[in-house]
Amino acid sequence: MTEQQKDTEQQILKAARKVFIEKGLDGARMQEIADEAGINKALLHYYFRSKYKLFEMIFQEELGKFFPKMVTLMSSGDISLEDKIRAFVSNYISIFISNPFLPSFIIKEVHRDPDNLKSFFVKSGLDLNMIRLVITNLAKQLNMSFEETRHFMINMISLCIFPFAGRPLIEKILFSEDKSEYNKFLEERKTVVADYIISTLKINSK
Amino acid sequence: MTEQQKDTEQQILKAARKVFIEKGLDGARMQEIADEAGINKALLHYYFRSKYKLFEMIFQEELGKFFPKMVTLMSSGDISLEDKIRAFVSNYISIFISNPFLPSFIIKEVHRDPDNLKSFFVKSGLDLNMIRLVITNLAKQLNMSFEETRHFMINMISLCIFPFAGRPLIEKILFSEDKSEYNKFLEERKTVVADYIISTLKINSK
DNA sequence: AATTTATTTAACCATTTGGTTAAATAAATA
DNA sequence: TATTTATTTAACCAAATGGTTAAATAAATT
Repeated sequence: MTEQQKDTEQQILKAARKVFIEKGLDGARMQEIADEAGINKALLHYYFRSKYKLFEMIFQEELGKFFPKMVTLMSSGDISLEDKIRAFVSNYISIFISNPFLPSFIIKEVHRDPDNLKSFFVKSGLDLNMIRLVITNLAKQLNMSFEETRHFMINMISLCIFPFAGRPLIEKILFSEDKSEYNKFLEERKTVVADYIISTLKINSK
Repeated sequence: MTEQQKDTEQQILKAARKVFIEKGLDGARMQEIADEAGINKALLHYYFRSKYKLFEMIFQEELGKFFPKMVTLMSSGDISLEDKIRAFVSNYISIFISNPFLPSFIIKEVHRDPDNLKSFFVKSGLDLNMIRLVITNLAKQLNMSFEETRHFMINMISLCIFPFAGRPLIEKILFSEDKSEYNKFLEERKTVVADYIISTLKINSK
């Protein structure tokens, strides 16, 4: 594969990423992807045989971003639990600040075809056993049951993700459509959410 | 309008609700709505002129469910703050247990066309000034700034909604696709989330 | 029974869309 | 320079889709 080809391929993937993430599989148009990539439809199909093939690549890629090294983070042993939580929340929110439409995209597509989901897990580097192990270990540290720890993890993730998934609504209702204020708000949440989570732990440990 | 007509109209709306909520505007097919309603496409268009007109009615209706009497609840003065929170969380989660795809539907459509959102607010019974007033009052009770209270409200809402929006993912990863266990989990959250929220308040008030 | 109204049938239309093809052209490589 | 490769052009195709129409039929109303 020549440099040129690599370049074009990357340009197509970049364009596809943008269009798919914004509009989803159903809403995306191959013509729009071609336009965005600065090429024509014929060449687009010359590189990627079908819309769905192209979509699969993007979805897999983005699913990988959605589940970052959180496993690594939450399981590494040499920092305090409090610092782990702060690092996790801050990194996770940072990912979404860089990829603001990632949450709504994943939610959309995961609901569109829930049955086909599992096949994407392995390919996007998701290890189910590892995740369960992390939760089990966390449960020990927190002196909680597995079930309680699961609530805990989902609480943490909810607090990180939802402000991105519901942004258009929240921004209009509670921020008077002020985008820069909303960005500030999202930035604040790196510490607000972490503080919040940690404060509940201190109560429980008493 | 005869009873017959009312009946058919309701049947169409019911079918449209189901299909639109599951597949969104882009993914829904008029033929599928007709089939679901047990009628044909001609009659469907005889009752509702276009796909978008029909969609608008459904979206507006569902947006109304998405913002329930939470304003009423959080502002009524004769119960303690703790009880208000418990009632709000429990009622809010109940709504989503009855309408499991409501969150993903709203998230999907709100991202598809954010600009057109505002025009739906009034029609679906949403009073922006009222909401801001509720937050201001809440802020006084919590002895917090408006900004902190906004975080607080969004935390509460995030914890209620996200487990529905992300269900296909969470269920597969953390619940081994066990639907009934997930339903139990959602039911549990009525108290888990409320406890969680209230526990953070107790710390803050010290 | 006559008439109006609701519903079906089924053909049809225009547009959009994913995808293909073959020839022309530009760019890189041997 | 000759040849291979990447890209464009533009016409084309088949299927899907939203929407229409007109006539037939069934059901309710007068």
